[in-house]
Amino acid sequence: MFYYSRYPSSTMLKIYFPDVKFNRCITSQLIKWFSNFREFYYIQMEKFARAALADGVTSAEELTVTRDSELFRALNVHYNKANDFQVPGRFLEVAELTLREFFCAVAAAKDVDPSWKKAIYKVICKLDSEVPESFRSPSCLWEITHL
DNA sequence: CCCCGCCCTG
DNA sequence: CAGGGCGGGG
Repeated sequence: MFYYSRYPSSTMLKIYFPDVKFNRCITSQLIKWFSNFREFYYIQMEKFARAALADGVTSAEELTVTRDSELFRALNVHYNKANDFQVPGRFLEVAELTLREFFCAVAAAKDVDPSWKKAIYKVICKLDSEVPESFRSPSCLWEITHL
């Protein structure tokens, strides 16, 4: 689901996990999961952006994210270990955009500001896509794929 | 107050 | 990932 939405609202989460009886703890736990997902995501982005800069890349346009990219593999082993489903192309676009945002920010030395990532977060949070209907209820999806 | 996102830590 | 703390927003 993270491949579609990096910032799902609590109501979204409840919609896509109908087989879960939510309470304060369960809800905040799921919220926490996505927060952790985002942290890993952004950390990878910053790491690869700085690496590109160190490697002499001068333009953000030189940076791309494909299914063959090291960055993509790093993310995929983290979110999609079993590699059991096709990552949407839109995610690659968002990832590439994020990578370039970090690259430009670091290249412009904006990272001197302690809160320089805030501006990037504000951009990325607007790039969420709609989650496919088939993602509702993991248990049902499991039945479909295993029967 | 509660909810939510981020930071930091383990 | 989970916990705890912090800050912003409703």
